[in-house]
Amino acid sequence: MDNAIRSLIFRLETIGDVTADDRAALASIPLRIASVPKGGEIVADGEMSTSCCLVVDGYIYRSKMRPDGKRQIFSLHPPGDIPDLHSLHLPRMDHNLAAMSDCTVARLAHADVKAVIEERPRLGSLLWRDTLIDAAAFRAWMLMLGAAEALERMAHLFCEAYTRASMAGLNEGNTFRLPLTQTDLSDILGISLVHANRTLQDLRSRGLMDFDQQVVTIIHWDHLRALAQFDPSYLHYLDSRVGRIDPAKM
Amino acid sequence: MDNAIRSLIFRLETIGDVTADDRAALASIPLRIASVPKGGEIVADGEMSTSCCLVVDGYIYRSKMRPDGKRQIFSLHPPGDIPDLHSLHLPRMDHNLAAMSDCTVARLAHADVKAVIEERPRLGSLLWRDTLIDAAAFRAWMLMLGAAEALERMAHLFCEAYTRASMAGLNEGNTFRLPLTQTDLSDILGISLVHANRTLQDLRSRGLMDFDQQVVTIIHWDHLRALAQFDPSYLHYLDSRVGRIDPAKM
DNA sequence: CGTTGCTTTGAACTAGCTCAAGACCTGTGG
DNA sequence: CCACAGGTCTTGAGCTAGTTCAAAGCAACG
Repeated sequence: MDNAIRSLIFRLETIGDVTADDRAALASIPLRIASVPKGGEIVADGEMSTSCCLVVDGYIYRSKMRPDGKRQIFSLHPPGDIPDLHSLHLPRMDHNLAAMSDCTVARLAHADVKAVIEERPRLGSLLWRDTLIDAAAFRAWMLMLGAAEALERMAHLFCEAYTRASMAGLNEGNTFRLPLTQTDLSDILGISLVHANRTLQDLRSRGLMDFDQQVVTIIHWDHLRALAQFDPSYLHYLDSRVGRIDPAKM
Repeated sequence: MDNAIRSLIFRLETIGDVTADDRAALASIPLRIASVPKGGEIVADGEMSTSCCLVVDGYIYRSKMRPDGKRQIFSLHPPGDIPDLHSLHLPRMDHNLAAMSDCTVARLAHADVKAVIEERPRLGSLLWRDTLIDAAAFRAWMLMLGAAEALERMAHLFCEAYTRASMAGLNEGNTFRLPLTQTDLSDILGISLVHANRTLQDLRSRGLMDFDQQVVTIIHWDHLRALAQFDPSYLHYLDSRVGRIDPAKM
């Protein structure tokens, strides 16, 4: 089976049941594989989309630019995610989709995805569920942006990124790659670049984690999680499927 | 036909096609009508939900409380909305649902909704679309919380509230009721109560709008909209269905 | 009329911003 | 093999949007 579909199935299995027939149906969807260089745009704000983008390798992000040049990053997507699954029923994009690192993506035509869903409604429900989890993550971030200060926001971001990387099997123990610059970080957290730099130094000096050369090292998960008040339940994964994503339990 | 279902159908018609059969199917869903007093909790954070809540009269809001007592309000819901439609596929609540004003709500059992969707997949797609629009609104708010200052955020909130009230047919010209205290306002905007008060005075003194006794009056829509950089496209309504929601065009 | 919830005001304080410059690092062309 | 260019990170310093604390005014309601 295709590697691309394998990562999608892996992702879907962390949030719900996928039968052998479901897997076969997913595998039958025609894919158009493409490479996207770091920073490359995949779907632009305002565009009418006719396909969905499955991340196969690298990180994709969603963002919106404001007239004054400020950019807000909404989410980061590791392999297995379909960041614009919503375009299936909301084809006019209200934000941008772009590559955070050099990426491989697979395009699934809306028509093909809809055909599979029509055939297998339970798979449709699972994909629906996936978009709902996406929305739950937005709520978690609204809470951070509206009610937490910079240090906690940053800690929360690394907690989430670590958890999601682990769910996708991309961590190596307490370490994982996160291809962000500090400018990106500041655009996620809604703070200035200078303040992002200082906040990161604060986290480092507290001995909770490190982030260097795009590699995150979790040093003190329990404390980091406590500082962030991180509760992963908004990610709505099935505990039974996700092994031990908490390094404290490793 | 039931008044409750009528407002739901009205809402769905603003975002997609609803056939006569669809209307009949929706009308067949058993309802449990209930009154909820202002401030009353409808579904609590962490609870397992077995039904969805259709707003029939009044305003419902979604929020999350933090351990330190800070509250972030995620969204406001006029009649016709089903704020927790997501609970259909994500039954464990990750936030609270409560009444902003004295309310009438109708409860639709998940099982009944699922049965209708199974019967009429196109209706399922429309409901899916509705949850996607919900997510789009979260993105719009993340953008405000992360990248706009208080004055613009507040202007944006009133622009959105006015647009949504108009979509639901709840405005009277440039005026509509919005049952919020300034404390609520501050919890939506992620600013302090004191600052919310001063920001509101700023908007008033600029002659853009007024908000008094829970009644919003739009005085200068074009300027308000420009200040907020408000672009309603994230609400994803069908222009053909929503008459003239822009008072400048009335 | 007294309590209760909401709004308004003043004033001191601070988290985070902007501006500006220097350090560092990596790839490229001479 | 060096030099330089462009992107990234770090630091200092002054500034401001927004916070907190505290108190007073106001309106509705029993």
